[in-house]
Amino acid sequence: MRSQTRTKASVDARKVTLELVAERSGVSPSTVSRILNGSAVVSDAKREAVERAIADLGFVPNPVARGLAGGRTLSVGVVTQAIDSPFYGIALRGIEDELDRAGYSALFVSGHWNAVEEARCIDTLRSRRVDGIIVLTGRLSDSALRTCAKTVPVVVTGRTLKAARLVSLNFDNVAGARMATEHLIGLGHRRIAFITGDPAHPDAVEREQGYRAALEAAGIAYQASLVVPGQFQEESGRVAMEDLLQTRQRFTAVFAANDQMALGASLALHQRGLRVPDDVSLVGFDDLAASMYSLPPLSTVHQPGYELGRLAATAMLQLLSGVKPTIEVPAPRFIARESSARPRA
Amino acid sequence: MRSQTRTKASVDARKVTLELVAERSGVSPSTVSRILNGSAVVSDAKREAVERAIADLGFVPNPVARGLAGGRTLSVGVVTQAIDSPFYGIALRGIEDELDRAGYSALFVSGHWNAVEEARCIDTLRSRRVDGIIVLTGRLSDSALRTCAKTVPVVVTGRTLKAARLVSLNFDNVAGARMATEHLIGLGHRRIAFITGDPAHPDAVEREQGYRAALEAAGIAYQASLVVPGQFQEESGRVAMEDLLQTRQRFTAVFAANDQMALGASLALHQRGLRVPDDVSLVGFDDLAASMYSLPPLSTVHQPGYELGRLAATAMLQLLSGVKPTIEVPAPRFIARESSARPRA
DNA sequence: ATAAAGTGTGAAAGCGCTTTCATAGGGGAG
DNA sequence: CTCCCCTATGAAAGCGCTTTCACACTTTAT
Repeated sequence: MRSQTRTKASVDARKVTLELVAERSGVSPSTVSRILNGSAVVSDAKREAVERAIADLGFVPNPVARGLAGGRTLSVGVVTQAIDSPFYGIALRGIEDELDRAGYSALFVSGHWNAVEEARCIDTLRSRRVDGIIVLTGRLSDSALRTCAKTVPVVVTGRTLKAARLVSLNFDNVAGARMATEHLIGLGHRRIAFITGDPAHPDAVEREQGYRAALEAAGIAYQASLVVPGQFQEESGRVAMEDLLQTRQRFTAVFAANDQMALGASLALHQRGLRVPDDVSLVGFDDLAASMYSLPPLSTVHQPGYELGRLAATAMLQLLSGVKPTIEVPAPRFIARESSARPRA
Repeated sequence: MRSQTRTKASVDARKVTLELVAERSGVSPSTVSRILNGSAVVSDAKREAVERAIADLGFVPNPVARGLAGGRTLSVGVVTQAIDSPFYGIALRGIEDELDRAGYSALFVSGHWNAVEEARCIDTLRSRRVDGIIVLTGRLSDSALRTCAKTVPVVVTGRTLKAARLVSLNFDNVAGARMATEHLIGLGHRRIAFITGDPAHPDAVEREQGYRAALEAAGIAYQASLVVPGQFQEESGRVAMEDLLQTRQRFTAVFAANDQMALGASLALHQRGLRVPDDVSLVGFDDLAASMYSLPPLSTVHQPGYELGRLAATAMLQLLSGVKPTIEVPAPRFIARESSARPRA
């Protein structure tokens, strides 16, 4: 056993720490730290010397040590629902990009649509001393979120909530769903079925509200039997569609509360030999990347997932730097593609 | 300004640290640490006292401090290519699940198919003192990976590589592609086009090898003009298909090097009024969650993404605990759905 | 019985930073 | 020309844990 594993003490292979930088530039560690953090005025001469030393040595501050000493880890936790969700994925990307530009890292954890798990996620994140937490929708109670915000900045999507050190970004699901429904009505459809999302999910109830609002505005009576439950997954959309078909009701269009269910519904239609949009028009909600490539390309409400992620991250960064967050969520936008058309005469 | 922000010193609101536990149970901090880490034998009496104190106080060790002191952070870094990739997403989920069971956290960072960015990701992860790094494919050179493995355990997918503290998990792309092609040949197709992936990507070249191997075995001459380049994205598949159609060559089936491109190709076919599988059969590779719901449901080679993720995590855990990793990647499996059929007579 | 070899435990020294706290100068006010 | 208040900087005390190192005590060998 030779010294290979214990080079640690050797002078030249010495790890580059802040202390080394201090020595090299003839100042105290405190000063180096101050320069690193811009936490105090330092004379230009020393600043330059230190900066040169940092460059020469290729010094990179150790985030772990910083976290322990200063309490700041330059990391923000992100509670998503499933790391592989097609919708949240793109939002995660927005968060990652934005945080990265500011030198922050993101810690992604999945709550799997379960309040208990989400709470555990938050515990994990806090034990890892993240500087802030972004929660993508989820099932956590508003009050739990408020409590959390008392000790760490929080940004949450999918709800409207006011509190100190807490900002919420809510997309207008009602308006979006209304636009989708109005699009169908505008094409001449009167009997429009609706596949809901999980009723425990605010997005789902809001989208249903939008659907009803549009019907009402057009003077079309709401018909409960045309509304079938789904769970936001493809399979649930397929099943919902089958159930609907089973009832032998007449309808010329279907609005699914998200694209994934629309895709599932589309498969059910296909299996029954029904064609979209010739036999029935279909519209979704979210505008997943894949929806443009579905057959036929799906008409849907565009959700700015990437943008939403970036905005959430921006808001968090503002919270962290003490700036009063001023962010505005883009308005919904309907994208007409080929899955919707006038009903046959 | 009152004491609200400086409660720190107050005795009762005192943070529960290992030291507090030690005091409470009448032992030294060292002993508590030993119990926490199982790093030494401790008398049953003390162990019990300490465990009770931990429970009473609800003590949770601070990972940041542990990281600084011990060098272990109980976290492993994962270099993925895009946090929102439909294929890698499911693998990430597998990693997360498996790591979680062992009390480890995952740190996901995206390399965006760019060696330079990947290298930066690795730097970030190392500066955050992760205990190990999992690299999902990517463009990093083998030697870079080897170097990395000298200082931290590494698990990498998508290549075959031997080194100490480095395990590689490679899925058999050649065999998978061969199966897909043979499926088509078995149905009676002779003129089978192939949409490649990015040639800089090993998966792409291996899949093309499989395609050629199957042709050869069946005595079908390889025809370069039937092979068109793609980039693994939907859009590139659509473009490739259009280009292919443009050439007015005869072919009765298309094999795309991944599902995303197959979906894109499918759209191009649709726009030209060609039907799958009546006019042309289509098969993909990966078996994305969405492929089952495409129209018609896509025949494809199943990649066990979730399983792959779990295996990678398992291997990492074994590496970390000093066990010699013994993992085996499941063999490829072809899933015939409705997008492939016999060619018309 | 005595020396050699274990065992269980505590004291204390870090890990690499941040952040008081204290101290030299430097100016402006009186 | 004192006196007092800033300003730039260093010394040192942690942050919460892990890990030697050393030390009392057993055991076991002789």
